[in-house]
Amino acid sequence: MPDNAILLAPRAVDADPDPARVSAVDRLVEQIRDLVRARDLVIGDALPTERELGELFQSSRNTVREALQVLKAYGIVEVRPKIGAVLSDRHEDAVRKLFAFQNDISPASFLDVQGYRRIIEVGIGDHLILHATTDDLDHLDSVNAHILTAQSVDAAAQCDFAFHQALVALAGNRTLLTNYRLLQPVITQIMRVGKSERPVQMDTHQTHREIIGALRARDRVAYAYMISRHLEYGLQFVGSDSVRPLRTG
Amino acid sequence: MPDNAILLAPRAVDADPDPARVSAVDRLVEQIRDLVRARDLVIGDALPTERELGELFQSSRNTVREALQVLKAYGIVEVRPKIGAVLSDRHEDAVRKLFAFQNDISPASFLDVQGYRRIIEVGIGDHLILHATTDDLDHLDSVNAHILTAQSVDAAAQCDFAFHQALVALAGNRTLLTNYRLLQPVITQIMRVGKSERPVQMDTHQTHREIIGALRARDRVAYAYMISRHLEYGLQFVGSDSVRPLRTG
DNA sequence: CGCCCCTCTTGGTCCAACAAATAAAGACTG
DNA sequence: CAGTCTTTATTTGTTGGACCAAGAGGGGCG
Repeated sequence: MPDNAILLAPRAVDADPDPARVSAVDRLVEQIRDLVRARDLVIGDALPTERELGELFQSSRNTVREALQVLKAYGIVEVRPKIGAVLSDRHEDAVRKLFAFQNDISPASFLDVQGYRRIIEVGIGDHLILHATTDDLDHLDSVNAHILTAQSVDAAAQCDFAFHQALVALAGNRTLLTNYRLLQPVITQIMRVGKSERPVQMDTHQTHREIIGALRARDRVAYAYMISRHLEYGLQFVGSDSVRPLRTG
Repeated sequence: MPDNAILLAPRAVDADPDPARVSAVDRLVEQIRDLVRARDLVIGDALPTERELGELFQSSRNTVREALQVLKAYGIVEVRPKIGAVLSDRHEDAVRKLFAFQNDISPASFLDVQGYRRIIEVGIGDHLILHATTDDLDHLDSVNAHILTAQSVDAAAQCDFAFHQALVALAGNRTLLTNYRLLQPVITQIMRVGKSERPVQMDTHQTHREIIGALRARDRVAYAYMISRHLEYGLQFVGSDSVRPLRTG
C-alpha cells in the first residue's frame, strides 16, 4: 500500500530538460533511490556494495562513490567501512544543517527570527487553548523543569529551546514542527546570547510557568501577551551597540 | 558590511568528535569553504580547477571531485564543464530540493500542510490588517490577476502559489517567507490536484479577491474566515477514504 | 576588423592499485 | 561445548593515471 498512498513523487522541483545530458552521477543518485524504493528498504538496511552498484548500473566505482557522497550529504545514507551504505534517518538533520549552512546570522536575523517565532507561537495559541489537555500541560511543566538543572549556558539554551519546541509540538502539526526545528541552531544561538549576559535561568523558568498557567486558565489574551513579551525579552541583549561581529571560523 | 554583520557561524549543529578520523572528502569540503572565505570569493567567481585543488590540498582529483559533489548538493557551487566550479546562489533551491527529497506526499501530508498554511496565513492576519498599505493590496490584486491568464493546470497552480507567497511576504518576515517557500513543491502539488478535477481558476481568483477585500476593509474576522475556508476548499478533492497514513521511509 | 579553425585546457568517466578497517570464519583453549 | 583469539577475505578510503568530449582562447585568414 505504500504505492497507492503516494500521490506523487516530488517532481518539477528541478528541471530535467535534456535527459541525454544528465550526468552519470545524477542518474545514479536517482537509480539508487529507485532501488531503495523497489526493494522496500527501510532505515538500517544496507545497500549493495559499491562494486555491485557499479555493475548493476553499469558505472564505475568512482561514479558510484560520487553518487553516494551526494546521498550522504542528503542524509539518506551513512557509509560505514566494510558494511557499506546503510539507509539513514539523518535526513532531517541534513536539512537542518544545510538550512543553516551559510546563513550568516546578523542582528537583523535575530529580530527576524524572533518575529517569526512570535507569529508561530502566538498563532498556535487558539489551538492550544482549545485542545491542549492537562497531560499536555503537565508535560510542558516537566520539560520546563529541566532548565533549572542546566549547568551551562549552552545546556540552558537547549532546555529553553526544548520547551518552545514542545509548545509548538502541541499544535499537532508536523509540518509546522519540522519548520520550527529547522531554526534550532539559530534560535538556540539567540538564547545563548541572551543567557550569557547574566544567569536568567530562573527568570526563563518562571516566565515559562506563567505561559503554561495562561494555557491552564484557557486565557488566550494572557497567553499571547506573555509569549510576545517573552520573545521580546531576549532581544534586549541584542541591543544596537552590543551587536558586535564575532567571527568564528 | 557582510563581514561585521556576521555574529556567528553555525556551530554545534554537527558533532566533530575525532578530527583524526575525519574523511579526506569532508576535510576537503571544509577546506574549500575556507578557501572561498579566505579569497573573499563571491557568487559567480570560479574556484581553482579540480587538479589545482588537488595539488593545493594534497589530495587526488577523485577526492576533490567527491568533495565538489557534496558542495554541489549543498547548492554552494555549480560545476560547468571547461569552466570549473563556480560559486552559486542556488543554495535556497538546494535546501528546498533536499527538504522535499524523500517526503513522499500522502493525503495525510496534504491535511498537515494545509493546516500549517492556515496557521501561518491566519496568523499573519493581524499584521496585514494593521500594516498592509493600499499599494501592497494593489500588488496582491495584480499578482492574483495572473491566474486568469493561466493556460494550464500547472501554470494556474504556480499563479495560485504566487498569490499566497505574496500574501505571506506582506508579513515582512524573511524567515517566515523562506520557510513558507520551502513548501512550494508540496503546496503547488496540492493546488494541481485541486485544479485538475475541474477548472476552478475563476473560483480561485474570485476567492482571492474576496480575501483582498477583507484586508482592504480591515476586517480581521472576515479575513481569517475566508482564508480558512479557502484552504479547506482544496482538501475536498483529497477524499477522506483515501486518507490513510503512509510510512515515510 | 571580424570570422573561422585549431589547440589545449578542463570536467566527466573509467580503470587499476594499495591501504585501512572490519565482519566473518576458523583455530585455539579452558 | 562455549568462549575467545586469530586469520582471512571483503569492502570502503584514497590515490594516480588514462581517455574522451566539450569548449574557451588564441592565432590565422579573409
